[in-house]
Amino acid sequence: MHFKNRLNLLIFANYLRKRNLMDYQFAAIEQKWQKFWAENQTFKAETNSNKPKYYVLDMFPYPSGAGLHVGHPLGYIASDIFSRYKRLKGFNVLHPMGYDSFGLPAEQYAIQTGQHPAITTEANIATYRRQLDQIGFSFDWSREVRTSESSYYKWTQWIFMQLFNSWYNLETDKAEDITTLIEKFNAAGSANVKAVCDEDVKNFMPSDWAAFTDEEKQVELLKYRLTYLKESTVNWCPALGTVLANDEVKDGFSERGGYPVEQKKMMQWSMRISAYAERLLQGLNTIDWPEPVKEMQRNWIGKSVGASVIFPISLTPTLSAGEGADNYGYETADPLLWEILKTNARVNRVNQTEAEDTLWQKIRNNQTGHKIRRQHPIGSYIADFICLNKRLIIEVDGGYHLEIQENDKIRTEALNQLGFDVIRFSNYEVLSDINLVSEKIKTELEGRPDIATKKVSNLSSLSFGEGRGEAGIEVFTTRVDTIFGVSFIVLAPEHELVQALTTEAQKEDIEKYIAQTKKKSELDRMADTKTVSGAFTGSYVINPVNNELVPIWIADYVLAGYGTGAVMGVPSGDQRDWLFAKHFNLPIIQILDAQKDIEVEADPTKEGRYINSDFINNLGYKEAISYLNHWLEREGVGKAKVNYRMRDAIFGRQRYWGEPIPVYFKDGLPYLIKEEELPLLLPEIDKYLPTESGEPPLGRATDWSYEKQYEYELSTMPGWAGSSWYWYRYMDAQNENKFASKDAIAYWKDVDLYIGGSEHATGHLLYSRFWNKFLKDLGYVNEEEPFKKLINQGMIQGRSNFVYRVVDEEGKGTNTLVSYGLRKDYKTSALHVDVNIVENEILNVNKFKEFRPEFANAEFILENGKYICGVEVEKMSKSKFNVVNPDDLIKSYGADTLRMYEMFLGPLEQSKPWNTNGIEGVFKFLRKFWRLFHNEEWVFHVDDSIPTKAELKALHKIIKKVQDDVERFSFNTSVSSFMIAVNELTDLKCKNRQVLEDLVVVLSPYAPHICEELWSLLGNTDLSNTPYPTFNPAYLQEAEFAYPISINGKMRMNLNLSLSLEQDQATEIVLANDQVQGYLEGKTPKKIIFVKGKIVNIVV
RNA sequence: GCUCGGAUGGUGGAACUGGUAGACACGCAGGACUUAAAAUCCUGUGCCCUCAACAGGCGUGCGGGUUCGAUUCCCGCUCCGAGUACCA
Repeated sequence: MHFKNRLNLLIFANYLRKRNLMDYQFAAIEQKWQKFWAENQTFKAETNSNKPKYYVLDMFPYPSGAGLHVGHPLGYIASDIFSRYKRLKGFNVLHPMGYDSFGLPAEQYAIQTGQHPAITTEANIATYRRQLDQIGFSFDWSREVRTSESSYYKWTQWIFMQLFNSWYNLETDKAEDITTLIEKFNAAGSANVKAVCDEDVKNFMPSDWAAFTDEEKQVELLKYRLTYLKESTVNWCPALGTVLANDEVKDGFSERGGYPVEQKKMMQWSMRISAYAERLLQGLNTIDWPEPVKEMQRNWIGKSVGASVIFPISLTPTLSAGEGADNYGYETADPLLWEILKTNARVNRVNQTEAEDTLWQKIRNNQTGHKIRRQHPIGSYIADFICLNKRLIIEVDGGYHLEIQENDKIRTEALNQLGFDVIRFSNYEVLSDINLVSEKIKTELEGRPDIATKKVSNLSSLSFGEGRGEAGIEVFTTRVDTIFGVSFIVLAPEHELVQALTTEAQKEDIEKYIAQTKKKSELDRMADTKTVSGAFTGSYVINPVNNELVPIWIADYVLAGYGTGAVMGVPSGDQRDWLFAKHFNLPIIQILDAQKDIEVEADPTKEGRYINSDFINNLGYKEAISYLNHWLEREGVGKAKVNYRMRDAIFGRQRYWGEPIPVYFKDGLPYLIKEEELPLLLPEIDKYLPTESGEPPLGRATDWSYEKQYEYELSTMPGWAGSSWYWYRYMDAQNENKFASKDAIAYWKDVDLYIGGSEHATGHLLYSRFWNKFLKDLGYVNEEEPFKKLINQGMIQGRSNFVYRVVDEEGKGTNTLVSYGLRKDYKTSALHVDVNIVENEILNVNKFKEFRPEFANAEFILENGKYICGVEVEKMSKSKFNVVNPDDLIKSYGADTLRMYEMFLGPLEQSKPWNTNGIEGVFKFLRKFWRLFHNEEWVFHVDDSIPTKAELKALHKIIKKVQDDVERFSFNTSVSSFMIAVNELTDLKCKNRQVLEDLVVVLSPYAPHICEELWSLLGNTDLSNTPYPTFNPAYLQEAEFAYPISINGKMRMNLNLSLSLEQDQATEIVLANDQVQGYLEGKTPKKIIFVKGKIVNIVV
C-alpha cells in the first residue's frame, strides 16, 4: 500500500471507502473488541481458582514522556501471546501491568518547567495506557500498580523498615530480626556472633553491652543492620545532584543523561546485599535464565576463591624513619643495592653449607622462641641468620664464606652501626654440638630487648599478623601457590599504609606519583592499561614462606576498592606483574617447570611441578594450594579466603521524586518511625532543587518533622526500590493491611515467565532477587527465587535512511540530490531523512519537499525513475529521524497486523533493525484469513460439511505447530505456519465450520481482535477461555512418503514408497527403479542406508 | 584482553533429535484484469553453465576432521554484535 504520489493516495482512500462495507475492517473490529474486553474485565485473574496458576510478567516500564516506540511492544506482544495461549490451555493466568513511576526524568523535567513530577507522570501514563490498549493486550488492569502512589510506596517503606530491623546471621545463613542479635549480645557479648557487618564492629563482653548507653547500642547495631547508614565513597553526579549506584554508572558517566560521575565520601544509606552474595550466586544454578544474564550476575558478584596472606613489614632497615635512619647512617633502601643483595641471597640459599643447613633446621619455625630469618639482606651485606626483633645476627664461618672471612671485622662494625650485634660460630661448632650452639643463641636472644613492639607502636594503623606481633600488609591472591615467585608488593596509591611506609628518601617520588594518579580521571585510568607506572616506597615486607625481603611499591593498576588494596607481584605468572617487573627491573622468578618463555611474557599456567619454591617444590597445583593454605593458617600469616567483588548497594538519592525513607534522626542517630505511621508521605516543596545549604530537595519542605521535633531523613530511595518487590503486589494489589496476603502469595508463588530487556541484568534483576531472599528469610514469601524463567527480547534498532546531497568543489552543499546508486559519480554528503516518508528505500519526493522546505526546489537525480535512499542501522532516536511509532502502523494496518509482524520479524531474543518492508505480507495474510470465512462478495459464509482429510491435515498441522512453537517461544515460526495453513485451506476452498472454528482458536493469541470477530460471527462467545483444540496425530499420518533417494549422500530424486515398508522391501523397490539404475551406471551398491520416513542413501 | 552470542539468497528469516538447505514473507521480473495506475490474481526467482529443456556443477563466513550423510557434531581460524575489565 504505497502511495507514489498524491493521486494514488486519493485512489487508495476511495478504495478504502468502497471496501468499508465488506472487506476486513480492522479499525472497527479492533475498537469493538478492545471495548468489550475492558467492559467485561475479560482478563481479570481469579483469586480463588482450582485451575493451575501461571504468572506472566513484563518488566516494569518507566512511563517516559516520549511514549512507546515500535521496539517497546515486542516483549509485551510475546508475553501477551503466551498469556492468551496459557488461558486457552486451561491456566488461571496472572498477566498484570503497572508503572515504575518514580524516577529521574520526570524530576529533571520538573526542575526545568516547575511542573510537579506527579502531573507529568500522570500524563505520561495516560499516553502509555492509550498506546498499550490499542495493541490489544490482555492485561488484568484491575491490578495496576504505580510505585509513586502512597498506597504502594507504603509497602516499599515497610520493607525498608524490615531490612533496618534485621541482621544477617552467618550461622543460620539467613537474615534474622535484630532482637536475636541483641539477645546474643546480652548473653555472650560480641564473641560468638557470626554476622555480615561493618569492619569496625567492637569486641565486647555481655557486661560491656549492658553498660552501653542506648546511643552506644544504636551505633553498634547500625553496623549490623541490613540497611545502614555509613560514611562511604559514593558515585556522586554533580549534574544530577545525586549519588548513583554502581550499576547506574557506565564508564564513568551516569547511565541516565550521560553526566560525569566522581568519587566522593558521604554519609549514605546502604543495603547489605553483600550478605547474600553466595546465595545470589548459587541461586543462578536453579533458574532458567539466558546464560549471558547469569554470566553478568556472576561477574558482578565476582567471587574469587583464594587466600589472604599477611606479609610482615620488615623493620630493617627501612622502617627506621624517626629514629632508625640516622643511626644507620647510610641509605640501605637503595633499590639497586637491593637488587644485587637479593640475587646473592638466592644463590647463597641454594648453595648452603652443611653447617648452615644444620643450624637452620634447629632454629627455624620459632624453635628458639623467636623468629629467625636466613640469608637476609642487611645494609650492604647478607646475614646468614637474623632475628630482627632482637637485632641479632648469627653468622657461621668457614665453608662457602671462607673467602670473606678476612672482612669479618669490617662487616661486624658495619652491622653494629646499623644497630645489630653479631655472634659467630664456626662450622665445627655447629656440626659437633648443634644443641649447645642453639642454647647459646637462645640465651643471647633472651637477654636482648625486643624492639619490635616499640617499632610497631609507630604504626598503629597497620594490620597485624595473628600471633606474630608484627605489622603486616594483607594481600588477597587467587594464586597463593605462586607465593615463592613474589618479587614485589604493590599497594593501591590510596592504600592507608602508604604514608607510613614511605621512607624519607622515597617521599618525593611517592608524593609525585600520587599527585599524578589523582590527576588522572577514573576514565583515563581505566582506558590507559598499557602504560606501566608506579613508585617505590622504600620499605620492605618479608615473604612469610621464605623470609625474603620484598620491596613495597605503589601503582595505580592496583585498585583500592578490591580485596585489600594490595597485591603480591608474581611476574612469572601474571602479565600485569610481569610488565611492572620488566619496567622497574625487578626479578622474574620461575616457579613452575611448565612455565615457558617467561622472559617474553608471563605464563599463568597451573600445569607442571613447582620449582624454586622450597617446601612446595615438586608438588602440583592443587596440592600446593591446599598445603599452603594450611601452612599459612598454622603459621598465623594467612588463610584460605573467598572474596566477592560485589559491594553493598548505596540506597539513598538526594532527589525529590522517590520514596521518602521512613527514618528520623535523634541526637544524630537514625530511628524508624512507627509502622502504623506508614506511609510517610512525600511532602510538597516549592522548587525541585537542593536547598541553599546543599541539602536534598526534601530540605525545602516546611513543617516536615517527626513528632514536630526530629528531622526526617532528607534523601529518598533509589529508582530500584519500588521495582524490587512489585511482582508480589500484583498478587494482591488492593490489600490495605499487607503488601500481599499470605494466601495470594501461597497461590501465585513466583513469576513463571518474565520477559524484558537484558539492560536490567545487574540492576533490577539482582536487587529483586536480593529482596526476595530477604523476604523469604523473614517468612513473608515462600520462594527462594522470584523469576523462574527469564527471556530477554532483542533490541529493535532504528533503520535510518539517507539522501545524498551533491557538494561543490568547496564542499558546500548544492540544491541537487542524487539517488543512492549514482552517488559514487558525485561528491556527496549524506543527510538523514525521515524513515516515515521512505517505502522500500524509495523516497517519496513530494513528502520530502514538505519535510525539508529548503529542498522544495531541489533537483533530484533519479535512477530508473526513482530516488533510492541509503540505509544504515543505528539506535532508534528522534535526532536520526528513524523512530517508528506504533500508532501510525496501527492506523494503517491495525493492531493484529502489528502484533503478528513484530513476531514475524525474527526470533524474539535476537536484536534486529526495524523495517516495515514485510508488513504488507502479514496484512495480506490477515485479509486472506478473513476471506476464508467469506464468499466472493465479502459476505460471511461457512458450511457444516464434513471436513476432508486434507482440511483436517492442514488444521492439525497448525494445532501442533503452534503449541510446539509457543512452548519454546519461537513465535516467528508459527506466524509462517499460519500463513502456510491459510494458503493450504484457501487452495482447498475450505469453508468448513469445524475446521475454521478450531483455526480461529489457534490464531487468537496472535491476532485476538480478528479472531474474536470471526468467533462471534460463527455464533460463539468467550473465545478467551475456549479450550485449545486437541491435536490428533492420526490426521497427519500418511500411507506414502516421497523418499529422497541419494547416491553417495547426494540427493538425486524422490520416490514414493509406502511407509509400511521395511528396509529390505524398500531397497528392493528402489534398486528396481530404472532411474535409480541410471544413476548407478551399472555399479553395485556397497551399502544402502534406509531411515524409515526419512531417506534412502545408496553408497557405491 | 576475557565472557557470551552470531554469520544461511537481493532482504527478514526457516530447517526442532545428523537425514530433500533456502519454508514463509518481502523485493524483483514476467503475465492477467484496467484507457492507465493502484489494488487483486497467476507464474518465475540461490549462484554458475545452457537459446531453452534435460542434465550437470557450485553452494549455509574460511580451513580441516568425524559420518553412508554435516547449516547441525569436533578441531583450528576470520569477521560482526553484546557485555565486561588493570578484580590480583
